[in-house]
Amino acid sequence: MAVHGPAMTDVARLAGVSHQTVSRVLNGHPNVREQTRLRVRAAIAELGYRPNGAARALVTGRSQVIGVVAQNTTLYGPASLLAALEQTAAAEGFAVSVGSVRDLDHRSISAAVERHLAHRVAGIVVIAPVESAGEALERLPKDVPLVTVDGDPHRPVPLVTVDQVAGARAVTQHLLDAGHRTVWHVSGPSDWFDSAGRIEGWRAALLAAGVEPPPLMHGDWSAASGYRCGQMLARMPEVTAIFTANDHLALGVLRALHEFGRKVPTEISVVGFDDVPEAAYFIPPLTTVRPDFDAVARASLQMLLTQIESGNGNGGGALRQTIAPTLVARDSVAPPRR
Amino acid sequence: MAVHGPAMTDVARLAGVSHQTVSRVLNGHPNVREQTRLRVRAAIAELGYRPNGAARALVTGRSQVIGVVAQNTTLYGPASLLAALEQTAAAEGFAVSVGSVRDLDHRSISAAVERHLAHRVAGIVVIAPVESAGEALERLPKDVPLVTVDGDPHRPVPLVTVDQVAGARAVTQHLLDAGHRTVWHVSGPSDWFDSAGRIEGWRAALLAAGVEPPPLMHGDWSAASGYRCGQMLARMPEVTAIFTANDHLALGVLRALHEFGRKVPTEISVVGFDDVPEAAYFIPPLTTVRPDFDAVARASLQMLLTQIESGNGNGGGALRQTIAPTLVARDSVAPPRR
DNA sequence: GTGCCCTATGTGAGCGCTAACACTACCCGA
DNA sequence: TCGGGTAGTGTTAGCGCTCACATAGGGCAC
Repeated sequence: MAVHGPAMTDVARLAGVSHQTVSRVLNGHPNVREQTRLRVRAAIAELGYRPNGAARALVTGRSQVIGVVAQNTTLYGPASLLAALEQTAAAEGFAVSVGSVRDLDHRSISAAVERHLAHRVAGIVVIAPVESAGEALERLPKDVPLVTVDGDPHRPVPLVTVDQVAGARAVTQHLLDAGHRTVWHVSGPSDWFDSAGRIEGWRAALLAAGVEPPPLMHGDWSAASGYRCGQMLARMPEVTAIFTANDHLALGVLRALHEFGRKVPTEISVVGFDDVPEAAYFIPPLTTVRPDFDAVARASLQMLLTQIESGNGNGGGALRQTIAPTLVARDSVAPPRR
Repeated sequence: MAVHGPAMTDVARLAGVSHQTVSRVLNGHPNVREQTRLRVRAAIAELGYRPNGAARALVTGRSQVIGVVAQNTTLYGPASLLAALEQTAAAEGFAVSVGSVRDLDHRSISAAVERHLAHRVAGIVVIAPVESAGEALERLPKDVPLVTVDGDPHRPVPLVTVDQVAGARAVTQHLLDAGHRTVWHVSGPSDWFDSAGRIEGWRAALLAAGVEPPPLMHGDWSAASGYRCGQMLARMPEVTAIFTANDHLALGVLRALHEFGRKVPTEISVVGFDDVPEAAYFIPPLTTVRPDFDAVARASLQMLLTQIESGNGNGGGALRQTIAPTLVARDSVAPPRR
């Protein structure tokens, strides 16, 4: 790189000190005279010296890189999380290496993790929203700093997760409070924990209100599947409130309802989950639930850094943190018509 | 990592060869007896050995990592590109390290590039859609393998870009072909090349048809800004066709038109750009232009690998590749009412 | 048989850095 | 005066790998 930029010894020579002193300056070691420190800094600036991360990683055994394993970073949720993670990591001086996988089965996950391990990453964040991921994670060496996001709450692996249940319960309750007798739910793929949590919260809110949950409709996060479910719901006159597991499903539902001439929110109320930036511009503006991706990123990274600094790895850890999402009320909810 | 996994010498000892032979097997060097190769492979498997990327990077001067600099990986375009890049790179045995920046001014870009350089990345992809990025890139050392995506066509830096002009021209022509006298345009932020290209294509198509382009409306990619522009356009009876610079702007425009009771497509036709997955479920389904992100990723990576292998860096290069997008016709376009 | 090349393998050095320890002043209290 | 701390700095030894070269054993032409 840069042909072969200056090394620490070059800086040392220019500053008239030993390379070790340069190292000390670079690493903020206390016992360096102020004058020496300045001389070294000047030499660094003059030569345009950049420390060689590879050499450092070699000797310390870990690089200033955090590996992230995710499935589909094109989806809004994972993309936001990844971006937040990257920002947070950068603030701590860490780079982020992405290892996306096509499937979240344990082979793919293991392979991605191994790739990161080969680069001697300092720690790994796995965005592991599905059942099949869990197995791979438990098998991982216990001395690797590891955090899972939106993973299995029942696995003994450090976990940060959005409180899907609370979010779903809140939004369902919001519909009940508006006067609806019951709320229908279009869920995400059944193997995602996000889906499971949202189903659980929805069901809990209904049961708490003494309402038997209506049949569940299964979607796959896409607007297309929301549209298909919406076509069925639109034909059922008794449906007055629909909670979809994400905003894109809601978009599909809205369109189906529109096609069938069912007015939202006067005839039917619809709510989503995620608060994608466009949700405020759906027709009508969508009431939804906003997960705090920054908070998730901060919590994950902090949990990871703790492990890295302690040097204990994930310790089969019981670490767990839950981030509460917030309800964003817009115009897609109204009381049912009498 | 993994406490300190086995090193090459451990493998060598177990296989009864020298570490160098292990290295040869790992790097696919030809002059190794088949039998030896198998023995080494067996030892690698038995020990669960993983080559240490840091050590390799130290001695070769570059790691098997490609650095990507991008601004907002939450937006659909950059996120898709990043994902595609990661997939493509993984297939070539490269990891991808993301360095997102808050602003695309030359300070931020330089800083992000420097961070990547410190890790001795093999090459850098800069998703540099704005004017201010160009300067930083030209100043970069010429021996760093570098590719820019959607950058400045007039800078002497290797570039892969979606053919914004062709896409915009096609979609504008599509509206003219449907019988519209003219086409209004809601653009993206004025400092993005993507915006500039789309404006240019729109204008070119109109001029070719002998039509004086109507005043330009400036948006910022968001549905919110599309909505604001849409509110103005909705009040203008002479408007029958609108081309928005991306699908989210289109969403905002659609909602504004809806609020003003202007029917799409019967009264006004609307087209977007990007083909986000939900575009097919807008009301009505949106006619748009689909850039081929996979093709862009493949082209960029290939261009980068060529530089890496030649060892010549970007050579101030005149390399240039343009990827044609495709028009996706849906229901948001109809002939104007007589 | 001699010389040569070609294949398969080993040896040694060193990439740029940090960790551990060694060393030199110098200041302090006894 | 001397022992013993405590800054501030230098010295040395690798981290795990690849590169360049050295070496050993055939095969083949003459």
